[in-house]
Amino acid sequence: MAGKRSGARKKRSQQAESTPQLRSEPPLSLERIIATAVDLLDTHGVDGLTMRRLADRLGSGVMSLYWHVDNKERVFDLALDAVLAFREPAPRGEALDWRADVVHMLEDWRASMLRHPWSASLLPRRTLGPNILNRLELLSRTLSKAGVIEANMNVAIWSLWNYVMGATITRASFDRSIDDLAAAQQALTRLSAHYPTIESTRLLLDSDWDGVFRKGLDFLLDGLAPKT
Amino acid sequence: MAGKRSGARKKRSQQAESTPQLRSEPPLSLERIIATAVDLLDTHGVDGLTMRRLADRLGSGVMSLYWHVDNKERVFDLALDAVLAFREPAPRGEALDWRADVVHMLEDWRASMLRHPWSASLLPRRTLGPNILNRLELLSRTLSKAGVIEANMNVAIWSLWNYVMGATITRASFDRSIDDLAAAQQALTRLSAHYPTIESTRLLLDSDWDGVFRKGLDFLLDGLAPKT
DNA sequence: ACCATGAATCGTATGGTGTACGAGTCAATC
DNA sequence: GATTGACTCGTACACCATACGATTCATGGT
Repeated sequence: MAGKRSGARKKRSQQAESTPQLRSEPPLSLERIIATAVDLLDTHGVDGLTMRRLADRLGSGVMSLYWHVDNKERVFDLALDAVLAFREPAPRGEALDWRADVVHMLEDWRASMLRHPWSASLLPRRTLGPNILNRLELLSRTLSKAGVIEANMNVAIWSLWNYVMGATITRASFDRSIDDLAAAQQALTRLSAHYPTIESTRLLLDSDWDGVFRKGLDFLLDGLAPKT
Repeated sequence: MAGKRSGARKKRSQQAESTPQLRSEPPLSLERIIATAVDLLDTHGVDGLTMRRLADRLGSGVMSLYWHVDNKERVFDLALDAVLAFREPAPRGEALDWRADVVHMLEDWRASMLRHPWSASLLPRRTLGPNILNRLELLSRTLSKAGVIEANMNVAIWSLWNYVMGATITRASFDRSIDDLAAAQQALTRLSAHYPTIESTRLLLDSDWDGVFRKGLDFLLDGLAPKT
């Protein structure tokens, strides 16, 4: 049963090639490792990423990974940041709607995390990578243009951060276990004597996540930069 | 080196005892297991809770735990809910300030989670225990009294939930790794060319978490139930 | 007195994990 | 041709959750 990883190591062609990236089994590289890690995380979830599986998928030995990467933690950090890249829209001509910019960036942020559900719960406890910092920087600049004074800037940023993270983490985990949710709501129905109110509004079932996110975000923005 | 757990099993006294709870080594019980698990989580963090350590701490064999508990997941669920109990304040005489009630409950919620920093990141991906449901039920009733109509109730609850979770998870994980944070801010200073704005406000360092939480919460409540 | 039952406990074994270590391969350089 | 350094990988170790099969012990029936 022990996987006899066949010694099918491709014999390299005799003549020297000056451009080695066209190999049929491309060599290991940080990029390839991270891309595969993201794939694995998407398909097998956060517990499904193991160094062994990662190496198998790359057609390499387990320890080869450690040449490119310090440890598994680092793989998470890099995969996370890779997934959160944001292409800043070309700065339009004039003083356009700052609010639309903020909403767009944050909704894109949330969408990126929901596309890779493991990322949301990972983000808060990992160090901030360049793509994340980039988003924060952009957010800060936009809010600045919107008239938020410097004394309130950190408060504003963290409030938005908190809101987006809470919404996305909750959505991501409730999404994946919708069966559990239905079971929970069912159990709740049985216990409706104890929890009559949330049972009657069917809190755990028919929530419009996108709508909730958008409305709450609007409330928050109203508070942070009231329309003059 | 293998721990020879001495066979010091106390010989029970000859005459039958009707009240067995006074034994010097109390027998295992769900309560004792969960209480010890919470202790372990507090001191060693979420990765520090292992079934072996738990058993050692309880003076029992590892597999004995599995008599009382299905699996490790269940231990997390129970420890989490145990930590989130809320003693509803005695209903005061009249139509008192609903807003104060909501703020109090949510701040207590946040404080409970911060007292056990592992709980915040755990909560969103575990099934909701009775104590959590109790808080949601209470929140729902209070908002109802505040005039939130039923059509908006789920939106209101989830918005508040999202906000509290995001704030607490972020705070809990940033709190524990304050050294990392300082290092991150330092790295940021080195990269101030790329992130000038968030560098200048020292975003990663001098944030008043409690203040941010309170202010953002006020904004949200304003939006959910505007003062007439 | 005997023993059957079932709750509770525990030792051992299995298969999984991250990663330290040292030995290998190979292209480029002297 | 020898040396170096980037890179790969097999083996080994320590630790993990937990399945399985004893073992202990209080109880109740006969």
